[in-house]
Amino acid sequence: MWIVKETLSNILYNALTEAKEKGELKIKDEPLIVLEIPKDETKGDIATTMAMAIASAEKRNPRDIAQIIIKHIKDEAGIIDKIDVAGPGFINFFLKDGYYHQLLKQIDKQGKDYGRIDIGKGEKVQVEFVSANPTGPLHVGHGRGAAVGDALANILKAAGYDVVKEYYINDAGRQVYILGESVRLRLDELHGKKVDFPDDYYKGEYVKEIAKDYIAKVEEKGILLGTFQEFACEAMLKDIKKDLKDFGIEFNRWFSENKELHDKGLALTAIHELEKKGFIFVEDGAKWFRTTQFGDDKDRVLIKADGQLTYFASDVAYHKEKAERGFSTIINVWGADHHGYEARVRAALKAFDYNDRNLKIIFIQLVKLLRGGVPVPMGKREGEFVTLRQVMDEVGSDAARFFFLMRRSDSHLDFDLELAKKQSSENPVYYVQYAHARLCSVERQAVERAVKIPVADSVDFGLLKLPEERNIMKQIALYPITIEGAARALEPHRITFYLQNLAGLLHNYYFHHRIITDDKALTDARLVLVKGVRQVIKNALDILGIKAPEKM
RNA sequence: GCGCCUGUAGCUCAGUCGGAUAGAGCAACAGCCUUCUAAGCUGUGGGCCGGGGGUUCGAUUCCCUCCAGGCGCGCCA
Repeated sequence: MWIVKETLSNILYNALTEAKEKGELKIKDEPLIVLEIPKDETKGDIATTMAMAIASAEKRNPRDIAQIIIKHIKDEAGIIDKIDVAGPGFINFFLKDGYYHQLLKQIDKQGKDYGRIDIGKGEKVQVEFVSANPTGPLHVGHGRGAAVGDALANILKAAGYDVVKEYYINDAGRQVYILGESVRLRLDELHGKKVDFPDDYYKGEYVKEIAKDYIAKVEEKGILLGTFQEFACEAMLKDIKKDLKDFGIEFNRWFSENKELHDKGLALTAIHELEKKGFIFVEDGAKWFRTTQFGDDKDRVLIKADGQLTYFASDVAYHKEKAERGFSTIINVWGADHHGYEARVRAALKAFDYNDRNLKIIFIQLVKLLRGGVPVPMGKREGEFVTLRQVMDEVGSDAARFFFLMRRSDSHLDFDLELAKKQSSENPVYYVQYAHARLCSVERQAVERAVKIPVADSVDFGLLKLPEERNIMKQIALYPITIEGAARALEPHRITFYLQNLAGLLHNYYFHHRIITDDKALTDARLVLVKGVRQVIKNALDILGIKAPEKM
């Protein structure tokens, strides 16, 4: 379908040009040739609204324009079976079965590369996600951000972009200082001292664990280490890295605020540059960045009256640094509670003369955990967050990732732990994985019965006459277009929806028709068809970071 | 008060750059295993797309306004 889309675009473009040359159409603007897949299959395989789009400029009936365009269509590739004009002026194309047969051969040949497209043309893109402060374990919200960011990066890779996955480590500033102090106090406690533990310090159990670890490593083994802060921060980061690794996520780069910004003085450099550009003023002893000049609703402090840099100062420097690395697009995956931050970061990019349209920010809405329909209490009281680790341990990382990707990012997510564990069609993860396992089972069965898995070139696909078979072929033809849409819109959830549809078609087909039959030629054709389905499910699950089991 | 997000079937949500009769899953009800995995399949009912205006051939989609919910508005990070 991807190929059809490109071919048809050209065909339509040529038809339009010819109509214009012959004076049958007058418009000057090049209209966008929009192709869509009709929901109703009786309306063809693919359709365009272009006749309606140009009708008003042309001041003519869209249906007449459609007729003119059709008249000039030359189907040199021989993929079109029939063309209709319908409704207010849709041009509907019915494709030849041969097109789908070609497609099956193509999938068989491309294997894991089927679905890779090249809209990215190798452009460099950075996806920065999770970036949780190393002051506590990752919680469920971070998990959603991790699943979305990782899937997004994988989608962009499949779409032909050169992608860097990056984690920004907030290892400077007051938060990590407090973490270090919290560990120090717990350590004193372990040594039997009475301590007064402040309310705004980190109270979680993990702080005590780090303190115990400190005793084991530093006091008992005499390993030399830096400050409590460094020790605690490193310990925390180690846990975070382990959590993410077990969640199936590998970053290309861990960007340390301390080492890569402050040690190099980049925050101050950035501020000096802004100063030179005249965007800085001093008030009440603090240095301010006039972000209102770039659309923010308040000016922001970069250096406090006490001489400390603000968090924002680091972020200005970080985004400047990102921009200088030459990415065509910078994607930040943030929790929705950070949306107030967007304007000032954009202001920073604009102040450094970078086009802030190259910055995309994906906001991740809250996750509401349920257990059998009943909300799991997630009080904001310290230490009571449900961690990503707990969820992974309970439902597994496959189910967790799938659930995190089932909704649009900016939509609240209800995550039912009981549902995620259920082994039935109610649970979409199992539904999709089961489709894959089932097909693997069919292939095993074929081998057992000494039916060789055929080579696509030697198969008569004309035998696939069932409407279910055609629907399945259409759906797998749609896969690259789904990748394209998800990449353009930065919406990974489209892949999960796609998978559920495809799995549905497959289960239905499987239930009603036998794949291995007494008819050798038919069996061959069907085996190649379902092998294609299996491949597409596998490819799509790979992108989402979810396993495609061969047995369940 | 200002800003951002959300509002679609009983519930949870999709809905492609503005297109054709608004979809899916769950729940409810009624059915299907002598067969390659029943972790599956089939059927039925269910809608003021939050309300009201506007833009046009056409609006769930774009604009304005109102209502409801969530979040954000520090010399915090």
